Amino acid sequence: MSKPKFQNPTGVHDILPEDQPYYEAVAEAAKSVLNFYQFKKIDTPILEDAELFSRGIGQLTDIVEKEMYTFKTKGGKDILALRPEGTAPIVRAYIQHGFQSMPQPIKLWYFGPFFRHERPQAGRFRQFYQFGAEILGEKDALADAQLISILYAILQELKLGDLIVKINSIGDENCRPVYRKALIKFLKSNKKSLCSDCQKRLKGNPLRVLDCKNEKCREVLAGAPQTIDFLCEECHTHFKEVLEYLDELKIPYILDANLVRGLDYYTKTVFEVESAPVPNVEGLSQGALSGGGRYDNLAKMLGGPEVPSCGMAGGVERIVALMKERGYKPKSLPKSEVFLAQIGPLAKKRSLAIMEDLRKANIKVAESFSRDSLKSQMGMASKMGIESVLIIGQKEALQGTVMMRNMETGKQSEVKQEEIIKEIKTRLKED
RNA sequence: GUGGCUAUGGUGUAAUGGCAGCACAAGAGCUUGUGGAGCUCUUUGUACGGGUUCGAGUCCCGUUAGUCACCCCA
Repeated sequence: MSKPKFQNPTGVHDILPEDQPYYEAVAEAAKSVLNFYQFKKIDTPILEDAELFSRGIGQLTDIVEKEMYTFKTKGGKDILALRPEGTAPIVRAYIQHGFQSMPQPIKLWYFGPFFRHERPQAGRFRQFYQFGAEILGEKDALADAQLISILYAILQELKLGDLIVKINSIGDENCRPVYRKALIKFLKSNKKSLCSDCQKRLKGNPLRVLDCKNEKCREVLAGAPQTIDFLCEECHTHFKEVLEYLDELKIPYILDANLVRGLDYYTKTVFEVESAPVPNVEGLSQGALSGGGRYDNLAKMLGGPEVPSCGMAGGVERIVALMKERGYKPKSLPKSEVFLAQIGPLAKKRSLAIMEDLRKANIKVAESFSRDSLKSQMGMASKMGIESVLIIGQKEALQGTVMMRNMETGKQSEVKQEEIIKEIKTRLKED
């Protein structure tokens, strides 16, 4: 294959026609569930001030430090970024448009592309789609549980069972520092047993040591202090309530003391949903399908009022991959009911008008006007599996009629043009 | 950012260092107004750039892309 001059840059991909039905199914499932729960859709721009993310997600996180696409605008004054996630822009919009003076909470959802400059691999792309939902201005634990329940419902709409909800609480600005200290102390005393990566993490982001996959580290971590033992009164109660709601909703979850998330703005509840490994099926280990948590301080960090909130986001590519793995059958395009074939210049002209009449009558028509030979048009009709073919040639065009052929029986009859629609409708009913 | 594996028509695949084949798909035709089968013909290829060699799809180096793992994350 001689290399085409242009191809897509690393890590970004075309969503080809054959994959569209999967993406549409995800978007549709998200939309229907979220609409039911009174979430309003919002689209924020793909470009934002880069500082929005460095303030929100955290200057020292990998997302901001290494993975964010940033650039200077032509004027050179602004530094913009391709959005790496959806929450900070929504909080920005909340503050900017004065949503705090509307009845709280504000429930919003989105679906769109996000960008992170990473090395691509299974379920990981530089441009990827996420859907997400945010409940802003609600501190009650019900909101946390409801988001998990909604996420669960969306995934079930997509026939994705066998899901694991992992949940943890990482505390707030009162109790997290205490825990952090205890963890650092513990890790330092076990420093020699940790892998080299973790020794580095110990300095920059000690919480991240918790989800290291290295076996040695895991052994050490078995004895590590756990966030939930350090929660202050308020966080403890909140977490307990979230779990009680989940019990009530009958959503299976596992407490994962090692679950910490990579974004600095999280407080209290954090969760992830991943697919349970199915026996006898080689599944892709592509990480969490979806994640989320509470971010009570984000609005303030962005210079706004205090807006206790929580949110979740789902990775569409990962969900689509799982749907395919589990054999989900997306809806295909509705099949055309009739095929319109034409022969000769006069009929060709007439056929466009007939198409339009059929469209107005809500009859699905297929055609292959670019082919002039009746033979190849019939071939197309046959390949498409369409039972009724309308044939219009010179003779029919002059007479104002159309030949109607049943592809199964081979019977055909002439119908007057003004009666086509009526005739088609009665024939379709017979089937 | 680090490491492993891979790269042959549109797709899927062959070719001990010696003529790049096959299948499917696509297009044209086999009574110039009638499809599904069959037949005939046609189009399309060694990712890119170097090197070794009489000779490279095949061996070596680089690049690019894909893929997987690490890191991190959806």
